Amino acid sequence: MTSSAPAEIPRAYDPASVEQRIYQNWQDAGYFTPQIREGREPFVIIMPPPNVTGELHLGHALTATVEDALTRWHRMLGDDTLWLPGKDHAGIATQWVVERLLAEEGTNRHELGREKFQERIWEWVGRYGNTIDEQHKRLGTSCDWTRLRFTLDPGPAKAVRTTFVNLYNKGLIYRHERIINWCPRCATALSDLEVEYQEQDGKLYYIRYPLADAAAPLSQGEGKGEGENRGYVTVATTRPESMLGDTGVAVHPEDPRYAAFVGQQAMLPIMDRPIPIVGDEAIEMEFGTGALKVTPGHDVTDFEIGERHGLEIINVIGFDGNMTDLAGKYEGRERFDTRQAVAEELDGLGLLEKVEDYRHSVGHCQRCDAVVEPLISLQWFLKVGSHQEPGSIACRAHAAVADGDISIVPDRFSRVYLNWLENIRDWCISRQLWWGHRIPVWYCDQCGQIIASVDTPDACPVCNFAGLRQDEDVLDTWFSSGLWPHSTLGWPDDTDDFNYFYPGAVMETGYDILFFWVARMIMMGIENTGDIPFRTVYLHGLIRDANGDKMSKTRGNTMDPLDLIDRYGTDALRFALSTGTAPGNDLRITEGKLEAARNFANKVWNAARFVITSFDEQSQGQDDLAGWRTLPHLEHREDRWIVSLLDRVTADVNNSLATFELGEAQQTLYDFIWNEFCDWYIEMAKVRMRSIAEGGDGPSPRPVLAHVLERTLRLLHPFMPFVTEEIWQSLVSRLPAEGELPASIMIADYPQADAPRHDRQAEDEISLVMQTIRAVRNTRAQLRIPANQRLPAQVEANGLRGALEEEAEVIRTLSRIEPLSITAGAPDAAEQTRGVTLVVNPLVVRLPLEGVVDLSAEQDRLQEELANTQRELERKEKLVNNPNFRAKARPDVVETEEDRLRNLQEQQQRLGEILAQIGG
RNA sequence: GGGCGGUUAGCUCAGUGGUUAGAGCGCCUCGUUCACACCGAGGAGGUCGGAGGUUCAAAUCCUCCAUCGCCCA
Repeated sequence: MTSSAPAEIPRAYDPASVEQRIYQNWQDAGYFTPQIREGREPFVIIMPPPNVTGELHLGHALTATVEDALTRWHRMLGDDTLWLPGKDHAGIATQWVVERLLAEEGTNRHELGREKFQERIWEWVGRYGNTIDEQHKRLGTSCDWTRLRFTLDPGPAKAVRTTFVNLYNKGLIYRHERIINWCPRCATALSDLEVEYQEQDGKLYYIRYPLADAAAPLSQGEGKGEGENRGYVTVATTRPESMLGDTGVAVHPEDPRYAAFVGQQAMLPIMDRPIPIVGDEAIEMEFGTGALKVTPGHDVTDFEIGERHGLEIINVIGFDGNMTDLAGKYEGRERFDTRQAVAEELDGLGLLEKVEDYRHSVGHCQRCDAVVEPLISLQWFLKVGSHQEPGSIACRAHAAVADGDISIVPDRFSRVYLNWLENIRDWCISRQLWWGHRIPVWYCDQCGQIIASVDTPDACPVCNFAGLRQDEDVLDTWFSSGLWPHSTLGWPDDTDDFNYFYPGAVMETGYDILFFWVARMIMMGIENTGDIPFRTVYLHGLIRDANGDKMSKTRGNTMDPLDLIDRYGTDALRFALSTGTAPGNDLRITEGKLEAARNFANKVWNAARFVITSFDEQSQGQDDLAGWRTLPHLEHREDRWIVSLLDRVTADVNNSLATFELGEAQQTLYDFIWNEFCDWYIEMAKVRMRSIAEGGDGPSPRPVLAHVLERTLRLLHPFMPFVTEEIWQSLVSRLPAEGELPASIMIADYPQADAPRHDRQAEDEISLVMQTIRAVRNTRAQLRIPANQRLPAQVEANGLRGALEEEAEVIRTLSRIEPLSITAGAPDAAEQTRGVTLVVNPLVVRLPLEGVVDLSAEQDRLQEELANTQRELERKEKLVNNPNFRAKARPDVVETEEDRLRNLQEQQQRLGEILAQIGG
């Protein structure tokens, strides 16, 4: 034995000392870049592009973990595998970052001007924009950095312009004045999706609007019954300030309280403007007073009511969130400030009937959390049509999932997706920002021509005027993101990448952007290419903290993935993020999970340390490791057993991966490595190697140790890339060359159990050996027999004598039995030792513990065991003897149950006999 | 209001009709003999939210109810 060998391999796995070196090697070797081999089906994942301003968070880490595992698996399967990374310009978010910097400098973008401002952002992106790529690399991401894309690159930019112009020419993109969601702080329009509704405490104000022709004082109206003309109508609103822009009052046409009012005019207080009272079926009679003030300029529902009744639109709130000149004396005042002031004025006029506390839903800007203001504005829209309108964008996107061309994992999100498309409205695509894809539309101020063009036009094609003015707005960031699966591959150009890699295989992302992004990619992909952008959508859940709360910077409960990598290692972080979770389910990340994952990496490390060290100790027998790669002579029962399990695990892991059950695949590997390979096979192998070293014969377990470890490392590699590569390199360098080995585990074949070496007999026999050892250990622990005290034992083999004798050394060593005598059947009563009798059917183990355990206690224990067996036996008999069961259950199930029944019957009989003997 | 999901051991969660429902963490007992204390051995702990139903067989499928959460309006 050499004492230096273990010292060469550290006692504990140290991720920091291997990860960056290994990643660099992979990258230098070009393993991340796929071949293009025509005629094959490549495996393609386009990475969801993180924001260029972003810092890596755990959501990115989860995305990268899942995508890298799938990518590495397919690469090892031999597919041409492309995982394409990218970054998103993130319009509002990025503009904000730089605007904050400008604010610190005491200036703003308007002082700088559009061009200078854009220069500043590009400068920022140049300096910090690569941060997240470098952070991604620490996760071990095997994406093809040579194909890294940015949404503002010339390629994707051309795709955006081409798409816009095509849709414009088809009449599907149009410009229209309409009520949209406006963020006063970001000073831009938002799409419906970018508004988040939050429950908030507010007030419900009841305001009296006098009737225009009711000259009588208001007080006369009081006390009169319902349905009578009281001289005024009371409306309820959460936003009194908007009343300045009211142009009508609406009631339900069948509301008896207001039947007489319809057609009359109310006099709008403060503004002293007569407004009509209209009947509209959209009014809820039960809400408030049943009368609704209508402000078509500042409320979506009111806008629609206004359209139906031809009501005037008056904008009293401006784009800056302050009141406009149409708000009379409130011009220039801030909107919430005005709310208070208007309420007070109305109260002073005796028109504020009452104010109630009221909890309601208020729209906020997803980006900056400001209260969104619905405003009339001239914006660009994409007409997506209805899902029932053949050929429309919505219809084709709907059909792609409804017809199964695209499948969503987990499946329940298919319905969510379809439901969204069934209620979709036109998409507001223009944003009043300076950072992004500027709308490729030019206006000729000379002849009024509007030109949509991919290439920037020099002059008006109609009047040749050279001073064309480009539209000021940029496109919603999600517009360019929607093109991502094809724009990154070169579309609209006819490129090799596009021809080979489109459509992609999997789109993997969080379910929170199913509508924002996934749905849009499907819509735009089909529209532009005529083909779906990917075949499978895999949606992962959201990461939450230990308390189940969503992580956010404002909450202060975020965890920095880089810090976690420093503390636990990349493999542990990846394992913790993706084990024990099901697709689409949220997961809580805790220090405990990270520790468990780190411990597992260390367990693998130490198992390998044992295996590798055992090679070095072996000097006799040159060919001791021969055949490790294929194990042509699998003889020993323990070898047949572990290889049988290995092949089951191999099949299970591949099956789990094929159905995107990554968590299950990892759990399977974890259990096999820890509970079978380490706890049992390695311990058995130690016994055998010691025996061989002492001159015993029998096949060496070393080739099997090498074989199982090497295959297991490959199985585990997609999930824990670093520790597996580090061990694998060390392992194969010490193994005799057999066949061709690749230079890295990441380009090795993924193990397949094509001709599984299942060995039912070996599994059953080893299982009995293990049960026997456990039973003895259990007894020893309960009777507090010191670990170093050997215990003699008799075992009745009952038909398994050969197997038992071959496993005797293992049983002796692992259960600390000495001596162990094996008999074919039950010894004569006189020779039976008195003490504890363990039935491990068909084996019976007798431990001579007379004096340690008293006879009556042992009798009680056996009686209880017999009772348990009988209960179970009865249940099983009922099942097996049920004619319906025999007729309807699958034959293999019937057979299994019959086996179990026979086993229980035998066990019952044995227990009965033993009790009869010791009971007298 | 519509839809979706969760409810399984003390905690966090797996569980794809078929043995007496599993894991990690935690807990209790014992152990540092040469892979690993980031460890080993043993143990305790669950009428699978409730009630019906389908089935030879239900944590698993169906219906209703309770409760928590998410999405949409």
